[in-house]
Amino acid sequence: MSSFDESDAFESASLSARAMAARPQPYLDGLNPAQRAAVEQLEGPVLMLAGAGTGKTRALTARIVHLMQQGRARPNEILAVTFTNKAAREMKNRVGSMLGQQIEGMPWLGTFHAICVKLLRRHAELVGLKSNFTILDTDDQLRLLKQLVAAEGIDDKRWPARMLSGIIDDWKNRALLPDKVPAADAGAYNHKGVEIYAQYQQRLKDLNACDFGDLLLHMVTIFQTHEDVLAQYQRWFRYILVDEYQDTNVAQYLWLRLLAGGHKNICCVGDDDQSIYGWRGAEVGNILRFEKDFPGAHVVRLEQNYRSTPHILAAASGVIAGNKGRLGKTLWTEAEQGEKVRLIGHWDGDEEARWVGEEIEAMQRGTRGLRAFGLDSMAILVRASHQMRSFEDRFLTIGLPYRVIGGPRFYERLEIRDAMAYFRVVTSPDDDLAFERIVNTPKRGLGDVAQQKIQRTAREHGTNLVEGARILLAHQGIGGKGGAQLRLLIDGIDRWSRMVGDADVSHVELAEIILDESGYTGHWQNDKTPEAPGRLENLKELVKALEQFENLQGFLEHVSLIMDNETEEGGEKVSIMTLHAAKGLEFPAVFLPGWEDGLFPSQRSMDESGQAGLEEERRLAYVGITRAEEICTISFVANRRIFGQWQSAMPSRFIDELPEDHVDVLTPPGLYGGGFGAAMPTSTLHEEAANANVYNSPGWRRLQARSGQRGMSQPAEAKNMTIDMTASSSFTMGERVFHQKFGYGTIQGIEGDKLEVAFEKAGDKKVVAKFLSAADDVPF
DNA sequence: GGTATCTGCTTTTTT
DNA sequence: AGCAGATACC
Repeated sequence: MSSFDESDAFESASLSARAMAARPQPYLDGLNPAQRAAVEQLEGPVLMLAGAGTGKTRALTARIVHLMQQGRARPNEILAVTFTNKAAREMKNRVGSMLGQQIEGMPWLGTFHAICVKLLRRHAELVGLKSNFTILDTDDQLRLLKQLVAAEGIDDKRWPARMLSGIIDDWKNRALLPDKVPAADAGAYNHKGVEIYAQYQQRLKDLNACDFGDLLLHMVTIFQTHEDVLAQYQRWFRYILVDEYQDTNVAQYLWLRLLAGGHKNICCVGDDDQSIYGWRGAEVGNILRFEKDFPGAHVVRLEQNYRSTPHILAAASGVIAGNKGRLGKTLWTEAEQGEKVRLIGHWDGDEEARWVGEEIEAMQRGTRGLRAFGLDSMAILVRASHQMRSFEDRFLTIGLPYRVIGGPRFYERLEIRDAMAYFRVVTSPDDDLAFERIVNTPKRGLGDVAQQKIQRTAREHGTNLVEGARILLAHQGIGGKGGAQLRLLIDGIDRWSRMVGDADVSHVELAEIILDESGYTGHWQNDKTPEAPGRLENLKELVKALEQFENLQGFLEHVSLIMDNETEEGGEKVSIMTLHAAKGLEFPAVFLPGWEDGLFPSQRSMDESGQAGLEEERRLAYVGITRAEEICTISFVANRRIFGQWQSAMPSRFIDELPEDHVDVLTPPGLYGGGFGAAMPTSTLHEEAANANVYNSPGWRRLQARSGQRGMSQPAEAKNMTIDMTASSSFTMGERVFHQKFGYGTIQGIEGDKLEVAFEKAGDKKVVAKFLSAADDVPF
């Protein structure tokens, strides 16, 4: 067998492993040559450059199976890292089914964070933690920072703790401990950033806790400072696989490089063109630099696409070609040409939503020679979540079933966090943040003053808050109603803590007892607000979820790491999600609305990160288009309301980058023939102005040229209605003006482009200049 | 301690 | 516009 040519392979392999290796290899069947190469090149560094839809998960799982069947490594000697739990789960399942049996466990297949927790629990003492440390969520993290910021006497207004939390996250992503923060960052957070960062790390240690960033950072630190520990794992993990390598940050990169440092058997899979998480610390540079980092690396390109039609691929390739510094891939497919990418412009967001709704219904029935698409096979991918609203509104009114993917998660809800804080207090007494959260929830008459007393006592005695409260009570340091309530709470915590190890009380029962006796359930039962029933429902669900775990601790760990909320229920639905959430997914029909400059590419992204920002947006466009299997429909609008203000919009520059030969321009129903007067009965003056803009934009003119006869030519009337937007702020005091809604009025005051107008019917209003026109210009 | 009002902000999000 | 967080007020 040709794949056995690495000579060292069998020296250490057992007889049984060799027997395994002699078995047939059905998992290799059906792999294309590139995939096969990526699977069979087991030794040394391998970079699998896997374009969208090229079967990388398949190759990755085949590689894992191959490693085992070749006897190169036992399942527990393979380190396979993903970013999300979903990806880890999928890989586990696929390895299992490829193997034709449930593997006796791949304990080291998981997310970076899950694997690091496992490692860190074993070596916690090396970074000053106990192995039962708690993992703080962003909520706790922020509260802790707020305390530190307040203690420094910093004006939280000018320097929000949130900002600092972002800065610290960033440092941690870059694997920078407080003493390693570069001088260039010394000015961060009003020159106090580094100092508070150091305090924060100290507080975490005191609390026997760490945040998400620490999970990786601590392991990197341990590996860097304890050669023996590192060597142990370098030997243990005989092969390393990494998914979505383009999304790794510096800390993750260092972690991998350290672990792979011995044998260099590391296989990284990724696609530089799909790097869309730069804003949270991902370094595309990691994947671009791979061959330098690992000299002699085998680079395998997966370029045969099994997902999309040639037109869709060509459109995606055309757009991404605008980026510089790519590793470069050329996707191809054997699929039929199929439909061109469809492009359509609309008047405004509501109309776009209306059209998409109708189109979805039409496609569901099967239309214009296209096959019928089920709702599950269609998705709307937006740049920003606020775009979802108009679609949801519209779909609700027409009764089109939809599901939003990615919104707020179950475990992030208030009541769930409260309940979990109770569990945490009971299972880890040092978890002060959890105690702070529940001490006065439900209300126990323990306000700021009482809580500060507890804090002070705890600090004086160098202990945790529960203990502090106990001491305070013993010394009658707190009286009245609050004191009595605190007594009850502390007694409760003691009682519940004892039950944790009690074999007669299951952890599910215990959870119910805690929520009941603490008065937390009652608190929501007494609450008359409309959301109270839902919250009680969620609490029930939480308790039910507990059944699947051995104990409370196991559950808490699961929750802190696994924040997903996969509640798939009820029938066929159209999916609505952000482009980011869509990565890794695919749909037969995809709608990509909102392709307007400023929205997509996002203005903020370009302002903050310049060319790099634009390129990341472009990759996002690439990700969006490549989600589509058969039909991809891009749309943009002439007018969009942003932050409550109407703005005229220009078609996205990415539209200009779509290769013409692969694009079909559709005619929006409202714009065909007739004039604006007929088509747009509700149009207002500013909208006409905006419209004139769009019709003069390069994007629109090109559309016009392309669409030929089906024309979206600019109606003659529109030209005459063009209003000079720059001149619109040149109103003068006392001038008579017209506003579509408020009617006629007189200018009373001018502040930049905001004008104060006394309307004859509507009274005094502040209005943005572009909503106004000189009274005698009004064309009606 | 609970509510009512005001202010300011507003991309993307996993673990 | 719509929301969250903070402040003001009862």
